[in-house]
Amino acid sequence: MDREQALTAFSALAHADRLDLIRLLVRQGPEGLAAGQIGVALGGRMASRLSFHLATLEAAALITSRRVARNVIYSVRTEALGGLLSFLMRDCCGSDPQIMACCDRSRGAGGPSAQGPSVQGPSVQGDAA
Amino acid sequence: MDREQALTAFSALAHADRLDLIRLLVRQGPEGLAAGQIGVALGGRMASRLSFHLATLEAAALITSRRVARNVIYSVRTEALGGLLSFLMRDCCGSDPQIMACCDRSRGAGGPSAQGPSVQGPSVQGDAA
DNA sequence: TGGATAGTTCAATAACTCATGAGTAGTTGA
DNA sequence: TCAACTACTCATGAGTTATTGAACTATCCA
Repeated sequence: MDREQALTAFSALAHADRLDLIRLLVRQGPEGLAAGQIGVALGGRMASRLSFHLATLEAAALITSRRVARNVIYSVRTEALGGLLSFLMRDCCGSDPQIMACCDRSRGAGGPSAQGPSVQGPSVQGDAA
Repeated sequence: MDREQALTAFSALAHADRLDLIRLLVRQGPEGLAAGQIGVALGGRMASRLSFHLATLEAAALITSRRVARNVIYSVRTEALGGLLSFLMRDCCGSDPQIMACCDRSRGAGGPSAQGPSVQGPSVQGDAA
């Protein structure tokens, strides 16, 4: 990940709705979640607004989409998130030992947090799913 | 680091000038660098503009400042950067094994990059430094 | 006290981001 | 083909952020 990509990614993450989207999609894994399901999971935010934020995240290459019948399924691009983390560690923080120590302390301590909107499963509604 | 702080931090990092500032200040370590020196290192960006971006980073708690004689010395807050990294890993990415694997691959591979503006040392000009 | 140096604050303007609601496009089944 | 469903695109307006240059504050030294 280069600087421009990282800037776009940081910009994409700098919004509460989009951060919620990423957290939700990370939990869903590679199966992803349909746009409509995402809307339900995030508490019925207006569809066009959701679409706007999803498009922003996709433009930043943090998520990807595929059409399945009537639904558009969004899923997180793990390599992009990993790339952003490594950019932050290496290019931005210079692998500074103190910074690494700070973030190492949190590795494994807690695991996935249960905050934020929750969704049962990636079951996609619709006729042809 | 909570969600609000992380959002502010992402927002602060989502600008080329500010990313350059962070990278520069990380390299300088705890000694930090005077505002004027930062301006020189970053290629003579207008002082008020630099001051604006430094204030934004300080408001996001990513850097800190102290006055030394005529100079204002800025330095990075390593615990804030570490906290942001761990937020991204744990709260945002849910410590997802795939994402962790992506960023682990880059640990130690390369070390501090030599990109970006370079500065010799943290020597502060002025009379009383 | 006054000049020089270091840096910030302010006002004006430009540029960008976001929320909203209407309209549009793709897919499916009757 | 038509209606229903799912989701996106577009235009608009409000709000926020960034840039610039001038003015201002703080500090130091003669």
